Amino acid sequence: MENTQTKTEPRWERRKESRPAELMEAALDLFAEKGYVATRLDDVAQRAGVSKGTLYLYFDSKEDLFKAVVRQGLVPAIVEAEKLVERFEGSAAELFRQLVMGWWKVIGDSRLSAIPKIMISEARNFPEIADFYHEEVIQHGSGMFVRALARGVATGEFRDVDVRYATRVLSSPLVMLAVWKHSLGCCEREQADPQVFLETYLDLALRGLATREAAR
Amino acid sequence: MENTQTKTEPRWERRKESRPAELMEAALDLFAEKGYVATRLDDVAQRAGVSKGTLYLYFDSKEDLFKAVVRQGLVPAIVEAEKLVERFEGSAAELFRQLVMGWWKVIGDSRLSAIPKIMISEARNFPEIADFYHEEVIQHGSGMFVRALARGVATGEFRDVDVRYATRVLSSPLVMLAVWKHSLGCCEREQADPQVFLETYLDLALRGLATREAAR
Amino acid sequence: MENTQTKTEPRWERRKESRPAELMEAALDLFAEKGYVATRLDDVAQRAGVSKGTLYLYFDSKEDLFKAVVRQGLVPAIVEAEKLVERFEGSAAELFRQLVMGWWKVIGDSRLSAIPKIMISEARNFPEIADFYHEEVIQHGSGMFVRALARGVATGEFRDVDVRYATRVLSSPLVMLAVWKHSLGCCEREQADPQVFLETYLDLALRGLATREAAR
Amino acid sequence: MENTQTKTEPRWERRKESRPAELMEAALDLFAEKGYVATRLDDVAQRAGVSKGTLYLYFDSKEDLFKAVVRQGLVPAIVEAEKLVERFEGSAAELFRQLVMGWWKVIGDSRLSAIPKIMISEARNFPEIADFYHEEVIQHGSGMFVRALARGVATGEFRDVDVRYATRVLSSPLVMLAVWKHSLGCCEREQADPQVFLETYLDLALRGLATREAAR
DNA sequence: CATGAATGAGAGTTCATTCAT
DNA sequence: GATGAATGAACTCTCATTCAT
Repeated sequence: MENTQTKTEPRWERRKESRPAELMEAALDLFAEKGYVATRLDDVAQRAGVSKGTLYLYFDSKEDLFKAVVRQGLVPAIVEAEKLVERFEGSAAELFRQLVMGWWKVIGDSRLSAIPKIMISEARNFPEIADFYHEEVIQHGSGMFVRALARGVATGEFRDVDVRYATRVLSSPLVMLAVWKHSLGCCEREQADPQVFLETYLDLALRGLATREAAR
Repeated sequence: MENTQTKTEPRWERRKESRPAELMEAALDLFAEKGYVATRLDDVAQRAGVSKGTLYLYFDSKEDLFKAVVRQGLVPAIVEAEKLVERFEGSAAELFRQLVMGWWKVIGDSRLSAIPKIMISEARNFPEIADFYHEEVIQHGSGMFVRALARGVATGEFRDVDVRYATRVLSSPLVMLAVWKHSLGCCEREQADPQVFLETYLDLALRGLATREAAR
Repeated sequence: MENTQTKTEPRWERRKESRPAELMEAALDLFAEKGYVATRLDDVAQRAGVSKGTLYLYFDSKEDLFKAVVRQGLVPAIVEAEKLVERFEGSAAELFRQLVMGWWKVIGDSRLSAIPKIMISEARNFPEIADFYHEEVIQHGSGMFVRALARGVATGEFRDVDVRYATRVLSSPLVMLAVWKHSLGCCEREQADPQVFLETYLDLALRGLATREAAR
Repeated sequence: MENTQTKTEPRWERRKESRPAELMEAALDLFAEKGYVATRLDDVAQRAGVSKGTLYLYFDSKEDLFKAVVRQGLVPAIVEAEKLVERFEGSAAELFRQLVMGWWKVIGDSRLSAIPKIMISEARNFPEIADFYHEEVIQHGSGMFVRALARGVATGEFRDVDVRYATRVLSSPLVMLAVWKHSLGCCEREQADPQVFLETYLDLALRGLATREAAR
């Protein structure tokens, strides 16, 4: 009703009518906190400020909602990231650092960080979504990592490691940093400081990767 | 149909001693695969080869079963590990390697590897168990890590890193290796080889930690 | 089968207002007949013409339903009765007779008569409700009896009996008349005529209470 | 095993082997307290000091146990009472008083008082037992009452009341006294004194019955 | 005889989904 | 479009009953 003449507004701006996005946000929070099965659609609807029936106007089923949350959560961020990597001109170490810090800013430090936790918890129950996630998120994400490492190896900055396995190893602390926040991190007395974690990580990773000559 | 002529097919057996362990194993598998809420006690019982009612002879409730699985899963392994660390005499790097490989053999490569995945998925729903897990498993586990790193720093093998944060960073790939196996790892075309993963990890970690002098 | 050509047979109706009362009536009947534990919520729902789930829209649990049935059953009648007693002006014998006959009309002869039977059967299992019933129903009910008798003693119509114990004795036949109807009375060949019972009761009670002078 | 040579012991004396009686006593207590459905055979067996399986050596089913409890509870007492009434020689008032006080001593003041409460609660669920109870207990019991009243009417001690209805009315306080003890009586602050109750009852009943001449 | 581990039907409760309003 | 009352399948948990020991 309101804003009927402003259909030219950018899509990413949340208008009053954009129920789906609000529902997906609510669902993201609850899926992350309780897991898929324990999340009640009643609660999702309530958190989004609508009735349960309304939810079904936008999503066919609970599973459909879940898929939408995962699907639309990280893919845009990944796409953006890939563009940046593509264009980057600088040392491999600098690219690595940028990737890590960019990831933290856009995903790790936002509510999107819940998605990896959700996927890890629910992958076995939703193989189809897991496949999708694997192809659209993990492969693209680790692809960037792989290319960054390969560039370093090519330039002689990094040792000649197996970049696929190095990617698996080196992406783990990042994923864990995000996942932890939404699970066991809650019950820690002294919460870790992400900045210190990331600096420690970069220090260890870059030293671990560096050729002797490259070591400062 | 089969064995119709033999009366040696009792409807059930009396196995008071072994039942709890059998039930806990079945539950461990299912909790890891489906998560706590999506696991049906019917299925746990069936997998253990008993009826649903039998489960309640040994566990008060589903939650009680869950607690037992977590509680009795890793604690014994942790205790053993701490003894070994205590007695170890050798270089910090060697201790580190032993810790990692020992962890892999006893936990990572066994069904116990499911427990970290379960805890990460369910921590928010079971704060009490999360607390227990944090104190009995995580603190002890990272404690060993911390001491191994501190020893290396003290001897000059390792750089003077913040051992607490280094532990967080360096334990992540190990946890991820275990967790991955029970979630998204299932849908990967080419499964990672754990041995290669661990070697890559050790290589990166030890180089990342090493002082310049210690670098070979 | 029937009405196949009319679309006017909705699977359910929307009757938020009247549901609770309908459910409580159904529950009253079944609790009285079978007792609390043996009453299945399926049956309550079916008797009220709704599904089992609907019941939970209005009552939190079986116990909650039970409490509601007892709570809202007699209290309004008691309140009404107390007003009448308050205003009554006439002989004590007449008040007594009015109380008895009023009780019969409003409670004894209606479905509310089931509540005393339910309470007698379930008091031990629901101490909380028993306390409530005792305070809200029994104390008020016997309070009226006590005042009626005390008035008679004061005016010299009745002998100087211990009004508390006389109340216990004299209320028993009334309670039994109600209780009987819902239990053993069902299997009697010749059911007692309540009117004759009540006349006999009033005759015996009033003669038992009367002073010699008051005796006609 | 022990006492094998003393098979001439009177049957009513509880020997170590007389499991059934012990089980029935335990069941009587629990049925009275919780009702039939809420009583678990586990608890009955435990209270009798045997295992659950043992119970099934003596009773075919829960219902069978229930029947046995009711059947063998009051019938012997009734039979005894009828003999006494038969032989009694004295005034009707005195017979009435003896009946009431005898009933109190043998039934009202013993654990047998639980049976009326049980029957009132469960009559509708066990019509067969209710029939039995009606014929064997109620008819015989009220028969004695009727005869006592009729004798008083015949001798002119009592007014010419309808003895059947008078029996219904006058037996109610006695039944209620027993039933109350096992239900709502539990939550009364000031428990009634049975002796005072019975004296009040006898006073009211005998005055209510008395002819003017007979009144002292 | 006695035991108690094992069974499985059945009850209370939850919640994704539907649909009259 | 939006609502929320109503549904019913599915799950946890109980307990009378059975039967190997």
